[in-house]
Amino acid sequence: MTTPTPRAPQRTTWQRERVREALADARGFVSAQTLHATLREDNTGIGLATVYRALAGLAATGEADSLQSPEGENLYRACASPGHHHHLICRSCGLAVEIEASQVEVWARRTAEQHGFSDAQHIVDIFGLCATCARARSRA
Amino acid sequence: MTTPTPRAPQRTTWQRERVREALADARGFVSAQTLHATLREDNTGIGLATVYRALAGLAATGEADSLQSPEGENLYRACASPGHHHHLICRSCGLAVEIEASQVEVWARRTAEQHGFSDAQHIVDIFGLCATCARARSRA
DNA sequence: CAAAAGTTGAGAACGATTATCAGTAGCGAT
DNA sequence: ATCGCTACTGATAATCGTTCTCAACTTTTG
Repeated sequence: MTTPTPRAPQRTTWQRERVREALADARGFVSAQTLHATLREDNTGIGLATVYRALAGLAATGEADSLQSPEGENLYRACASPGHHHHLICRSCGLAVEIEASQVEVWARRTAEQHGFSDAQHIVDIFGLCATCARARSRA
Repeated sequence: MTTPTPRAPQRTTWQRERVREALADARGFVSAQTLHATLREDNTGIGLATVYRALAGLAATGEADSLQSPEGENLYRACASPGHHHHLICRSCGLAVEIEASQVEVWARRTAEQHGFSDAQHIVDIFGLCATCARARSRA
């Protein structure tokens, strides 16, 4: 139960730009593995480790959001709104909707205080099936 | 991005009882690895795989709650209240407080519906420093 | 242009979890 | 009490995501 400290990149490389682009092109949250596969299809010789490093860097600078899927994978997404927000994620296709949750923010802060907890941060995400995937699945 | 289906145990074994006890003795959330190490200290020859299976079983029957630590480990805890609830966890010592959040339940369900998502489940946990750990840390 | 240092990529290493499979032990029936 | 059917166990191998290693390679600076 320790919290690691990430590092931000210092030089500009085409690899990192490609990762940034690919992440922006993705509809929702994607895993490093998936992103790597996508980049490979465009016959770039980009390495898996580099994708991991690039994503960690983007997350460190706040250019991307990251979260853990229920299966334990780390998922990333280029985020539109810079502020604090949460996500509604399709567990089938990864589509993500950014959601505001001011009432949840208040609730989280208040709950932590009431129990004597300080330095509180919360993990609030909703996983479900988006309309498109639900339709596709019922057809199967 | 697939969702596995767990199974519930059918027979009573001393191994599962030991896991249940050890889990109950733990103050807060613990990992399978930690629990296994603890059980080994009491010179039981219990296997790691069995601990994993027992914890999965307890979680399947609702006797234990599980969540992912920010580091990606699966943590378990013997829960007092049987119903659906969330936790306020100390990121230093693992102490967990069970919290009710009916308003969050409603919010999650409503938000999912509004965006056309079905079969929604939410992940809501608050991590912070408990009073004891905060005090200990400020002294350092 | 050349040296200095951050980056890259292939593959090894790692840690948590799951699968394999022969041997063991619940538990209902006898 | 014992028998048999199977679920369960445990040592180990296998998986899977992620990080590390390190030589080769750029980018930046002088």
